[in-house]
Amino acid sequence: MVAEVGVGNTQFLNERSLQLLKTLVERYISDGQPVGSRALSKDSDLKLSPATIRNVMADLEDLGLIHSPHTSAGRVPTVTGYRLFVDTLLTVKPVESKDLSLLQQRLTVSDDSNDMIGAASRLLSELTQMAGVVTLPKRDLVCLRHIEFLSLSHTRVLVIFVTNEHEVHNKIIHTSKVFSAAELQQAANYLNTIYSGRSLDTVRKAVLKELQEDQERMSQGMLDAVRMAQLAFDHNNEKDDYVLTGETNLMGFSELSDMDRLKNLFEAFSQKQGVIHLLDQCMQAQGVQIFIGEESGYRAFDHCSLVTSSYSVSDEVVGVLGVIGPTRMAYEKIIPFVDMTAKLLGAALNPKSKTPL
Amino acid sequence: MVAEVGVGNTQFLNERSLQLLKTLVERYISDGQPVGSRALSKDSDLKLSPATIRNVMADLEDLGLIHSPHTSAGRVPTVTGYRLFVDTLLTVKPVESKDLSLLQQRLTVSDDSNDMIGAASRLLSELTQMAGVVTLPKRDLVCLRHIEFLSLSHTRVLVIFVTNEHEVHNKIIHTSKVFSAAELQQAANYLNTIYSGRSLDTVRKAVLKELQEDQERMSQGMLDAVRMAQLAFDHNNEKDDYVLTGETNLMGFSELSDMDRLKNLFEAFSQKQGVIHLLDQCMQAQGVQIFIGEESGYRAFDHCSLVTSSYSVSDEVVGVLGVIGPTRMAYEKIIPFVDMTAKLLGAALNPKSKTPL
DNA sequence: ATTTAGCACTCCTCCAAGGTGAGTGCCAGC
DNA sequence: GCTGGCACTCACCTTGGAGGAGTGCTAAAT
Repeated sequence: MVAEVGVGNTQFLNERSLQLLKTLVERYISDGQPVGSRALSKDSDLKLSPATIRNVMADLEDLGLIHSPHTSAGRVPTVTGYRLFVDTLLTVKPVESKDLSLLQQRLTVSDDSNDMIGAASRLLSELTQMAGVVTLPKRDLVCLRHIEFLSLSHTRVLVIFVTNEHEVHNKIIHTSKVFSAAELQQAANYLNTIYSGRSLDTVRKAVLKELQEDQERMSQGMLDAVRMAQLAFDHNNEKDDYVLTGETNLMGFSELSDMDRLKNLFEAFSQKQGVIHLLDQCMQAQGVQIFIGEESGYRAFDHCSLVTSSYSVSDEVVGVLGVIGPTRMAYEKIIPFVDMTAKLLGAALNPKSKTPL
Repeated sequence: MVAEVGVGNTQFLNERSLQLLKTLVERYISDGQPVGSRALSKDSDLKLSPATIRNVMADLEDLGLIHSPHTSAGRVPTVTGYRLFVDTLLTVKPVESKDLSLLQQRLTVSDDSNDMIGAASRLLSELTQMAGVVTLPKRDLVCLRHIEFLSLSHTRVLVIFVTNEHEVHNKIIHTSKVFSAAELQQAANYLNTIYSGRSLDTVRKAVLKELQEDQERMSQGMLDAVRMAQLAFDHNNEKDDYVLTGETNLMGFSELSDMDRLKNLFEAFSQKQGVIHLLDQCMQAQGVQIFIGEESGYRAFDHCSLVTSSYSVSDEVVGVLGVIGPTRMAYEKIIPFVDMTAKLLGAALNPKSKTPL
């Protein structure tokens, strides 16, 4: 008997029903208890008796927006109900000024990008009392500043490269022949001259192309350099990662007090790939993205919501940050807060604000 | 009425009582249920009636070795009981051959020390079904192989140094004046010549001494080099860290099913300093070290036991690894397993088995 | 046609009572 | 010093009823 209802179905509902749904969701978010007709009648500005409210609630239940845990409990929003609320009913509250100043302050204490990522994650979790997550900037989209080779032992070579002014990466590669320090230096010089300032993705593609096409016209030194670059920027080198903090905050929420659920969730956190995939999806969409409960498609997140925003450096989206908490969260504050954090992190990471290399 | 009892009090107990304590602890570890006199009478080889056993149990309880949760439950070992069991009654079982081969195999798949540390932690948690922890090798005790400087922007200089053949560290320092690439190269050469092969601790001390005493006889270049070395090896640079895996395994144990306890424990894990301090203590003692329940002194670990062993590279203790689980764990298997893992990790990390730089 | 009051009903939650069983402590006899 | 017997304790489970919140339905009021 429950009608299947998409999200854009406000036309089926009159102003009053929507108003009541809004009040119900707000009330449930603040109390955590199923909301009954009597309570809703008092809470809403509409002067309606509980009986009338009950009729409306029955309609909302038929549409699959709310649901009652058992006969004599009040109503609780469903995922669809939350979705409608978040998409069309929500009145966002501006970020509190004390939060804002904390963000600005603590995102600018270090000039190391890893420190900034960590700080952002901690800010997200501390100020929301939920879990905060920030992906490391995507290497693909980031610019190569400088590359250097260091011989470790015969064919083992340490590659160091700096991207975007702040980030330092290193990797050990195994070369096919033994190189002298001078040869390595020469290779690095060559690569720096032609690839510096270009995105890693571009570099990777260019390297592939050179190896396929232009081998004849290249000197042995250039060829060696390009081969080493290929090893250094090898795709599977790139293990996406994120910084998650405040997971323990999630243990306080009653909706996650079930040990099995909690275990699944924490396992998902430590396995990472699922979460990474989810966050990658959020990177596509500019701005704030929200997954409520099962919407994420990952069973471990069934009772959680995820509010994310992508962050950009030099107008290029490079990563995602967000907050993980129970579906019952204060969206009206969390959404602008996540949005703001993303903007400020992007600004803090922006190399343009620093002197160039 | 409970006598205060230290650990070396086996003289107060006859052979039979000890035998019964041993059987009781073993039984409790395998079942998780308080052990009654009837069960113990059947389990032990001694042909004694439950009534006799009850008398002995009363003695053991007076000595504070066992305790009954309530009048009509069986007995459960106390921390002191476990301690006596572990110290003098335990018959360790050799590491299972399938575990051994897994250890050997998976500790040698990579030559990157971070990979090895990670692998060790995962092995510890997977094969024990508890949480595994491995500290990163102490930098102090590790040998400097190679140092390199790279200019980032005016006074920001990237320091890269390789220790122990495998580990690569990097840090950004701010110098007091602007250096050219050639000057940096020269400084690196100088430092490599005099400090390569010496432990970071020695280097740090030598640097301090030079700056205090020998400034006159040094050239400007040497002085610059030493000053940069001081910044690079600055003590607070060194944040001890560990790799913890399989925390979620702990969520399965009934003794940790209390949400508050679990939250405290996980918070201790993410705050790290407490755990680091505890692990540091274990580094003093050569070989396997065990903390049972409250013995650790950290409230978060009250219902856990920690079995650790230090691991060494070139006969020098550089780190600690271990397993965290409920006090009720299979010590007879865990202890030799942790011991073995430490030995194999040390062997895998040993630079002597590889070609020198 | 919509809103409201009234009423019977459902079902969760809390509490107390009583039965069951595991295990104990103690005592008397071997 | 060991053992069997016995009364006792206490956690655990089930049952059953009281209380309360909230519902759905119906009929009357607006």
